[in-house]
Amino acid sequence: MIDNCANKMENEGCFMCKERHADWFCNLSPQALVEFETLGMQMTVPAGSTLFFESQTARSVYILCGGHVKLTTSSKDGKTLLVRIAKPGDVLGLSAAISGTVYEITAQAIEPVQVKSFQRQDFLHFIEHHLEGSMHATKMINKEYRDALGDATRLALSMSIAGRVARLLLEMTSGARDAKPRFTMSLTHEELATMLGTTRESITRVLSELKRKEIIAIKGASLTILRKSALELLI
Amino acid sequence: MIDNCANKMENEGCFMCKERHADWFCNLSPQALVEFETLGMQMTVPAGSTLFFESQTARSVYILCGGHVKLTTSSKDGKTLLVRIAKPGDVLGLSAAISGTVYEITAQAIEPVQVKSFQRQDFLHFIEHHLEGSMHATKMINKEYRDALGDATRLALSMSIAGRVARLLLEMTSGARDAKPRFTMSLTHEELATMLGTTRESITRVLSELKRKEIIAIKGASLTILRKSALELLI
DNA sequence: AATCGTTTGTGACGTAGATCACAGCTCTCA
DNA sequence: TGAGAGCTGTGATCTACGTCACAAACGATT
Repeated sequence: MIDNCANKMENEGCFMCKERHADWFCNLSPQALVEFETLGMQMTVPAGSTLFFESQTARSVYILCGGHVKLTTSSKDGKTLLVRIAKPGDVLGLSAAISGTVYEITAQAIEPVQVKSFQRQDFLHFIEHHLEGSMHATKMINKEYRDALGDATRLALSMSIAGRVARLLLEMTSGARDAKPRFTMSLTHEELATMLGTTRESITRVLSELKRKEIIAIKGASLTILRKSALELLI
Repeated sequence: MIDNCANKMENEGCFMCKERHADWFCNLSPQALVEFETLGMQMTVPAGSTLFFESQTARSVYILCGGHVKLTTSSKDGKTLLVRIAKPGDVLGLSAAISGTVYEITAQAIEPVQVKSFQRQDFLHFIEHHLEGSMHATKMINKEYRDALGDATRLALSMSIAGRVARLLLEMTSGARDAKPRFTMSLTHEELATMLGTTRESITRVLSELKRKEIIAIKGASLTILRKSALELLI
């Protein structure tokens, strides 16, 4: 699944990490952080690799340090829905670890990503013995819950296919402070379609329309957002 | 909002509660339960009352002891979505209490309900000082997250209007072990429509269809589910 | 009982998006 | 360099629902 576990990153760990900010595990108190750091294993995962699959028994928890990971879930009839695109700082697999059951989602790297991985037991042991860590965990799950609820609301109540595409494009570039953010779209229309709960043809039509209106530009795999505000209006 | 806070129930509290089962706060260890019990105030809320509104600052946490409460959330354009129907044993307002922000949903009694209400501070103080309570809280939020995610998946990927109605009817009667559960439907088609993110006419048509197929029977406000399995197939 | 407001039932029609079908592209690989 | 295999683009239906419009049923009030 992860075919280069041995490929440890040569970075300096949480203390030197540029992505650190409040609410992240990587921003615990210094002494807790030292302990926490030793529990996890820093690694790089190539694009396309799956960190874990839905309905698989949860063995690990991951903290995403760099890159984007797509989180999807499936309905009984096999259709797939994009839950969200995880960004650096997100914790993956936390819910499954806490409930002690199976992963509720599938996490797949859409580009080379850096993660810090923890054995489920180590992770739980840590949060159970650090009030600090425990509160972090609770709050993170709480945040995931709120996000999921918000997504559900938008999806169920209004969001057109164009809106879903717009949301995805904005999520892919969130963090970028560019006026006209650009990124490499490494997914086919087919993949986008299953991620957004629609069909390949609809994706093609929406993207064509966005190009026609000069809201986005596509050259090969490179996609540029020309008018972010127009995308936001579609959500 | 709650217009009879003074109306304390004359029940015997958690120790005598028939609804107690694993995973509920009301099933803590005896000594923790004694302390917990004194923090909360048992009360009865009439049908139609709102326990709390979306985007209101969270002041209280409620444990639902009896009756059903509808949990809804709204999109920016004002449309309302049914999140779920809370059942006895559910904790309401926990997420908002933990995040220390606003309620993410609106909780309205759809029949007279019994709740145990806690000041947010008391509740948080309790869970922060009882590992037992803390783990309960974390797991309950986790469960809410998983439920929300499951709902979102079904809503976004497949669920037809008939499916949403079926889900609602099954939720209204969950807990009942009757072969043909019956309950009082106190909501108009109009209300059902906004709750399910659809229109009044569609609700009318779906219910007519279900009656025609003898999956449900309606006499006045009394609704009987004749073939539960047929409803489950629609989801 | 007569009246009015609310709720429910139903037809006619419009629209977004799924489905089907097929044609032009772009890669890869021999 | 040519042949597949998978992508992308686009038209032609089909369908579930939303929207509009109006009639019938029900419940409260006088």
